[in-house]
Amino acid sequence: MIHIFNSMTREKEALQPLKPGHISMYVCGDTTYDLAHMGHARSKIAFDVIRRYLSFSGYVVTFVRNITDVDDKIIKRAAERQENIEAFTERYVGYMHRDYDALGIMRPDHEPRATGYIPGMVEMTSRLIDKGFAYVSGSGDVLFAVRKFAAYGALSGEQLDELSAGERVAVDATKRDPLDFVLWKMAKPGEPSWPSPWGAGRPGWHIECSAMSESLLGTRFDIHGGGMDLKFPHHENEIAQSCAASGDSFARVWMHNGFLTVDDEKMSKSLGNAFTIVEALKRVRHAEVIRYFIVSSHYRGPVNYTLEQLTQATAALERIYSALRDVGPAQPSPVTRYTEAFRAAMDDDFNTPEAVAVLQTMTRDLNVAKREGKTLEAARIAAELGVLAGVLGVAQLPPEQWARLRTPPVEGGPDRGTAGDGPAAGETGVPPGLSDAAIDEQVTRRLEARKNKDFKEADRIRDSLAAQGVILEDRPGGRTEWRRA
RNA sequence: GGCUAGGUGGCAGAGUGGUCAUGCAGCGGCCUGCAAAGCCGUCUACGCCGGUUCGAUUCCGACCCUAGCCUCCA
Repeated sequence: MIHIFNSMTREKEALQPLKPGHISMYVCGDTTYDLAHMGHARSKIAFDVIRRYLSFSGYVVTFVRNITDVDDKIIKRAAERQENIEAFTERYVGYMHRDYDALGIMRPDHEPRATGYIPGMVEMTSRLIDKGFAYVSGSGDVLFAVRKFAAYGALSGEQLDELSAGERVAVDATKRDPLDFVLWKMAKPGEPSWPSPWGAGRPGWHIECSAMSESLLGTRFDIHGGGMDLKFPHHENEIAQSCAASGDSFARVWMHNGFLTVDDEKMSKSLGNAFTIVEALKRVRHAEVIRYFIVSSHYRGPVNYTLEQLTQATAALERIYSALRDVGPAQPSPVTRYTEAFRAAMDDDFNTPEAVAVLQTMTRDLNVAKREGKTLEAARIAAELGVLAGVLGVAQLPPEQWARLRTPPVEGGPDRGTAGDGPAAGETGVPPGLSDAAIDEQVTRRLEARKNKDFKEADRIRDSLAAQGVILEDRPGGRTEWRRA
């Protein structure tokens, strides 16, 4: 039985699907006006793992993740670039897919774009006006009347009277309550707009998610997820809109991932400490290192992005891959205590750090089995390890391939504030080094020398390779494996 | 100010009312021609102060510190 921490009740609850054997989930996606950064990656990986585990547990999962493709920032950026908005958005959606694909994040079953659901947003806004939850303000915008929705604040624990809105931003005098938020904005000259009963305009951000989720998943579904920062006001507003409009209960469980930080500060564009995924990928030998790093922390806690962390994740993954080498043909892996331990960890609110610990324990047992010559058992553990690691999206490469990958040099700290607004350059900055063939040749030469007991020459070759980042491992039976450091 | 999360050994990071997390790094041993990898062992951890308890890092209360939200944000 899977238990999930529900942000709404602040308790772990047993997952009870609305429809037996099926889980529907909606996760807030990105506004595509810039390259995705590691903070986005953390959230996407967290929910990707949750989705994978639900599938692994036998559920049929319907996974929706939206794209906000109409927004002030998009309009501004496109204008600055003198690029048409559709082309601009298309370009950034492309970068987003490229980066998330690289991280092994599964594509959503539905990836609705806000601009494709405008009629639904207009319709929902009308419904809210009809039911008395929304009004047309003096400025012509349609606003949601927060005070009309009694449960407002339930998710965030905020009290309306304590929110002291307007403290940091000038209050719009046309609002009945400072906290009322916009459902439909009147068009401004030169901005994209759509027709509506209240005149040409565009939807507010919050109504987008409410309309898209209702359209794709209905008025109630199992899980709604997103970053901590979306809890208030975005998710609070979604609840108000959706519940008020439909009279239904909306999302059953609310999940929020913690932040990725840099120097213990939230990574974000406005703080100027954002690292793009593209940059991060250049610092690791494979995207799996980033995934391993992310799943090493619990999804609700904070995770601090440092090179040290990436280095440790690399070493930990290396250990697993190293054990996976030289294992016989895959053996059918019955459900064992390992899978049970893994499930126990994941069933408890997706405790990936504990699940990773199970993987590492399996790695040790695999090494022991190999050492004791129990090849059948070793192959079984390896097969099971591969399956479980797959749920987290790590250790999925052929071990030999992993061994041949190059780790880029990581000197100094990560550069700060370099989240560019364009695509990254194509080069990787990785020095060429020895080719696989050249290494194989040296290894063969060394084996010759060893056979002739010419250890001096053998050691010379090994030292020479080591100086070029290649580590040799002599195996029983006169074989030698190599891997790049 | 209100609200929400945290403070665990050199580093990262789970967890538990009284035996082990796990990985990285260090140290000792085994293995090895020597290494590497691996295995075994080791390294006085639980912010501070009270309380409950036979016993608290784990429960309760106060306090200190950190981060996030209350404006766009994964």
